[in-house]
Amino acid sequence: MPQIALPDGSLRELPDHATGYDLAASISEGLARNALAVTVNGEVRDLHRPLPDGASVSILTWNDPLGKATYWHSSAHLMAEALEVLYPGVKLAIGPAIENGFYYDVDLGEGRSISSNDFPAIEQKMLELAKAKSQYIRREVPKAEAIAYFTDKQDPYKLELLENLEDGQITFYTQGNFTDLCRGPHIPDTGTIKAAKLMNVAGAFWRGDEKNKQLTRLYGITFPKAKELAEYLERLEEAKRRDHRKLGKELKLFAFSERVGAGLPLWLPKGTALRERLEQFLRKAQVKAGYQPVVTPHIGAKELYVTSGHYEKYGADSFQPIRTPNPGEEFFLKPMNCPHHCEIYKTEPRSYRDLPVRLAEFGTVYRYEQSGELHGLTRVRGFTQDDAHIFCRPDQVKDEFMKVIDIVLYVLNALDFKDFTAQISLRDPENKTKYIGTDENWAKAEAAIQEAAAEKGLTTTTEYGEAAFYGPKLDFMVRDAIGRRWQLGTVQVDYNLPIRFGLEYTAADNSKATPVMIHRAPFGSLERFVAVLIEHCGGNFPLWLTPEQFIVLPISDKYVEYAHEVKARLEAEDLRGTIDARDERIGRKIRDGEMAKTPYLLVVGEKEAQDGIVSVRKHGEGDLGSMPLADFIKSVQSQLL
RNA sequence: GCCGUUUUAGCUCAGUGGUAGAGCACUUCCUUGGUAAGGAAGAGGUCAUGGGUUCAAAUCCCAUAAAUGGCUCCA
Repeated sequence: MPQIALPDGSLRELPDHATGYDLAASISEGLARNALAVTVNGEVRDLHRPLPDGASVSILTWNDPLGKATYWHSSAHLMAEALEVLYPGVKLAIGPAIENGFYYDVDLGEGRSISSNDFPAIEQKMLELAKAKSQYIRREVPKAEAIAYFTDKQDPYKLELLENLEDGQITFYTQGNFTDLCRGPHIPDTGTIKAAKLMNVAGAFWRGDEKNKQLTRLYGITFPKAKELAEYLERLEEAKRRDHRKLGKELKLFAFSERVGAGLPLWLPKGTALRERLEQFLRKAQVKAGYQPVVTPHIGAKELYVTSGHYEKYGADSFQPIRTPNPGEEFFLKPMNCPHHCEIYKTEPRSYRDLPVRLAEFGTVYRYEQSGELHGLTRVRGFTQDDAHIFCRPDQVKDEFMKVIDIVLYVLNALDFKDFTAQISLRDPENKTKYIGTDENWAKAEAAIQEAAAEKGLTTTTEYGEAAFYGPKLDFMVRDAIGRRWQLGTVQVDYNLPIRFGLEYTAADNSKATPVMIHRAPFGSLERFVAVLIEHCGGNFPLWLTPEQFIVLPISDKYVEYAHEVKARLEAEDLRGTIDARDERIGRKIRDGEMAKTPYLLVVGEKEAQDGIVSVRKHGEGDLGSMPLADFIKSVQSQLL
């Protein structure tokens, strides 16, 4: 009689060989119906495998992230089955579940391709196959048999995957007429897959290596109910409406010009207003936190980057040097500000008493990103970092790190970013040659980050191999409207650059010591931050940040004069806005003002001019009625505090 | 950089191997109005760029550029 522990701590006795399904059925009929898989001691397993005695088990349904992942993984198999029917001879590579749905990488063979026009047929075939309620049957297979199977099927990708697997680890899953090499687990049967949609088709390299053959990657998503698919598609539509590229154009924030060059944004007046307000906001916080603003040029001599090591690492793949009439003289557009700041540090001898030195600069940098990588304002070739470098003693690293985390949290909080995660990026322990610096320094830096993050109570994930080549880092990731995760704020420890630049300070015992450098940028870059902010608030910026806080709308040209009076009064109170003096009816002016997402529309006509009042309309709330101008000012100012 | 898709008026987009279209925006005129589009007229286009096929190309083919969805990358 196996005894099973449930998540709530309770114990349950089940008959011998009882499965996850039996467990679910012993709890309730509904749970048995909805169960997709189980976790056994934390490991996801098929619902119909016997449970080991003493295991702690939780039952996964569609509402569990792991349940969804299992469901979508099984859906990938279903799509593969459909593809084998519709495209005989198709070769299958890998097909995992992803955050929203799943994909399968396939090799259709020479001369065949799939376009979105083909999706409906595939979706239909999937649903047709799903209706058969085929069970996903797990079978352990000896390696020799597995090799024979895929040799017979002429599937080179599966054979390659098999090379790394040993007897005892190889399992096949079969549903209907489809068998795949797969670790599993899977849902019980295809019957729960009621809605299927192929989302898009893209190229992907076999095993992610661009030297390998490019496969066709088909993205899809499935749901247990058609309604959920409809809701999902609606969410995607909403995301499109919030896309910063669309809103940036509509709200006249920024633009691109082919003539200027790909990935080089032009900030329009309104976008600039927004951006400068963000800069002021952070500048103020930084001065309070002991940062000293500095300014450095946009270019630097080649030698600067040879010293920093960036020339060797990125020189060939970036913007090429600027030459001068002087033979052999070369300058580079600066791809980062740190080397310049190192030189500022070196302008005077530093004592341990002077540290930390915190140099801050909104520094515009240029990086030649791959053309296929450019994306709106989130990935550009010229951008401004809210950069600062902290030079400190080794014993100050953790403390400084925590202070930086405070600033980042202050920024995210001020802009109402709640859904962020902190990612600690460490060195790939398997491949240390990618990085520069000693093992000892890496270990110290990695420990400092982890401790500081832990003491600040951050929820973190840790990624190995994601560190910068000179040091580990802590990145703050925020989701955009379409659910993509973007890195915004970043904090990076660097034990390397100070050595390369020969930075030093005089320690208490009069010896020379090397300072530690911390790179940090709470926004990351103004460009990316504004992009994510646009999507985050759907273009409805906080009042303190929005380019135009009000528009005064005179009912007719008779009241334009009063409109100017109102505007002057508001500007005297540091509020900003314009007058819509067009020869249009009030309904039209309101419509345009609302579409521009202006927070306050102030309608003024005969009544208002007579009594010195304004009729206030608030974006998203509608007409608030009229009030004395002084009251309006007070109410707005109370929101700005 | 690689694979797919796209590129027509300032914007959003129709369109066909045979002389270029709409709505909005813009200009002018009428209208002086009260909480999400008042009316009329006008102007505006190397159909991304360069080649090719064709009697004829914005349309078909090739190359390039940019945008876009992915992949790889991201100091």
